[in-house]
Amino acid sequence: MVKIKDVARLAGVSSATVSRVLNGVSTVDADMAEQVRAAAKSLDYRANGVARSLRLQRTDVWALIISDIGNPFFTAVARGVEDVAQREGFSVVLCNTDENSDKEARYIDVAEREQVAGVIMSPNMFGSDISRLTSAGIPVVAIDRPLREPVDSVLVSSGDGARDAVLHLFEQGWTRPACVTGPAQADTAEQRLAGYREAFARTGRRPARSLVRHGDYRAEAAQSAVASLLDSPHPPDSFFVANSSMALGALAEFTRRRLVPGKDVGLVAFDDAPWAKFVSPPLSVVVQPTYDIGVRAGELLLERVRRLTDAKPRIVMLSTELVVRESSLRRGRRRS
Amino acid sequence: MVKIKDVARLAGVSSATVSRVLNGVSTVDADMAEQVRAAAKSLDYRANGVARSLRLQRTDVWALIISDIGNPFFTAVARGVEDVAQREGFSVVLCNTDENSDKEARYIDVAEREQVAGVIMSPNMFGSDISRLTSAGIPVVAIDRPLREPVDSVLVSSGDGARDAVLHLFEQGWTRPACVTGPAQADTAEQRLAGYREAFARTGRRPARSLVRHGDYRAEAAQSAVASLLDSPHPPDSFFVANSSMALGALAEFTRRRLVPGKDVGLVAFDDAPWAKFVSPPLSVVVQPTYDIGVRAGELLLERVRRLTDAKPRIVMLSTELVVRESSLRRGRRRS
DNA sequence: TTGTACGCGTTATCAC
DNA sequence: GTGATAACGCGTACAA
Repeated sequence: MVKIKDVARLAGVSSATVSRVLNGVSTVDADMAEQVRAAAKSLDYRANGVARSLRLQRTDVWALIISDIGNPFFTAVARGVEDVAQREGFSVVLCNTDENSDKEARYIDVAEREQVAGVIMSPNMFGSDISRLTSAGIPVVAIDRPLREPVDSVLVSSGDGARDAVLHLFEQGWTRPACVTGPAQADTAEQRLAGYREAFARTGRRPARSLVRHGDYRAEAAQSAVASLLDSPHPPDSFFVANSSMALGALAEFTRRRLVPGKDVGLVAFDDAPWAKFVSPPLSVVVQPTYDIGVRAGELLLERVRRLTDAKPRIVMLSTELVVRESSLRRGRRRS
Repeated sequence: MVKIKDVARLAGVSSATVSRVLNGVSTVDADMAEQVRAAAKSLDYRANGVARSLRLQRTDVWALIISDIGNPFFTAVARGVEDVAQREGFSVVLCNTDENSDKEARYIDVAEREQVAGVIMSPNMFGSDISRLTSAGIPVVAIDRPLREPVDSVLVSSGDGARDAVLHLFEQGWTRPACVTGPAQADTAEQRLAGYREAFARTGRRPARSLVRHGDYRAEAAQSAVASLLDSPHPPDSFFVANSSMALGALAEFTRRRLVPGKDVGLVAFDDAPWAKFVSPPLSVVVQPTYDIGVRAGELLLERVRRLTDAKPRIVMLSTELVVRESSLRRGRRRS
């Protein structure tokens, strides 16, 4: 490893001068500066980030702790975060907790020990403990779900999105939409359920409790929920499912029963997915502004990291958009 | 921030003793050790990782640099890597390059500056420059694609997988399978194409050049490739596509033309995906041992990080498995 | 067994 | 404008 002293020796100056030149602080004699740059280049010198962090008591890296790396939602968010971080000279490292509190705790630990400049995280279902971070003075921004402690957050009004989706189902002429949502512990799942109920209220209907199912946000759970709903005495004629994985489960069950979405049954899902517009029929979805969530979270974090503000925790609330494709439509039987 | 000295003062010992107790080295008086642990706990002390790294000249973190975080293949690999890392006391941070050489270079830079213990990476299409890492003595393991420089690698015999998939198409009675593969620069794309050709050779056929298309591994490219193939004078009757995103494009085009996979047209895709078994009909795929790739890569890296071996670069070659679902079958027209 | 003191590589302060 | 030097927090060789 080549150190700053090596560069200094080669350039015939002190290490202090090398540091000044390379960091562009203070004024340095132009010729000398050139010498230093040449020496650094020829030795292929790179400052040791660890030593630098120790001295500066800070880092240029952000940690992005997310609860499910396989979820397209988070990968899109990650791109947004990365773009603002990079633009501002920070690097972001991803940490995947798989919705597991232990893993999450470990990563929070790492973030603290490694003195990251800031953390953006999607809390896990059971409520995350970020006290280590806050007491270490590391700014935190929450996304997707709120944190118990008040911190900057970027949230989505998913209740409204769910409501609009179900209203759309009603407008299409479906009369008994069911709701297949996530675990009762998950804040997002409850919000989407609330939106579903609000659609009933708005249209003067009484939501039947028997039309609601909770699952674990995965395809298999949704499939059996849909099956049980369909087998019930008074089955639904359409479905609102709370995320895209669950939509897959619903689709599978429809296929098994030879039910054609957009004709025999209605379907709207929360969350878009790369495959959603390619399946047959294309899936109607409530899309979240994923990339933008990442950007906004990055911007909030940036202000804290730079100590540009000490305002009390801010909440950015973003809206969803209903994208009607075909699965939610209600058409006469197609001729085959 | 509470430092080791604070703990020492509270416990009434020197900081050296605190360090010894907390790291479990040397022998320390039992009572004293207990004092120290109590003090550390009451102060909620955590060693400063940056200072520790500087002193030790090493870190406990691995960098996993992947070329596309949205690709389920990599997320599964990541889980494998994480599991062995965690078991061995390392943390892994993910870095997403989006197949972009600049981003990749930046992350390699970060990995070097932050002195990560080791790096596992999927090289980008154009050949990655890891010289910074190797010259800094940081072990590197390549996955998915080989690196120019000889390093430990975990690869998949995707040529064989492709060959078997196309042979399966022949066995089903399809006679003119087309190949929609990735960019010519991508090693994996070329291998899969070679496997496709080998299937023709094995069965004594002559592969028609006109049945091959290159794309960028994304759905849209595949869709137009499939369209142009279908519109050609002597169209194919089935398709082998080189990854799961491309399968989506193919599926979309089939739907547009009211072609039913598994009946009117055959389809096999390289790579599994969460949605593959839920679409209609379920997609036949060549699955890669994704999780295992991660585990093996982790194990190779571990040996280097621990300096357990200085053997010359090793290559682990893993096999694919053909999972026949329905899209590749050739059945008589179903009655509707 | 325990404490003192040094060094890891860098940047900032203070003289010059 | 430039150089010597202290300090960041930790682990360990060495002395006691």
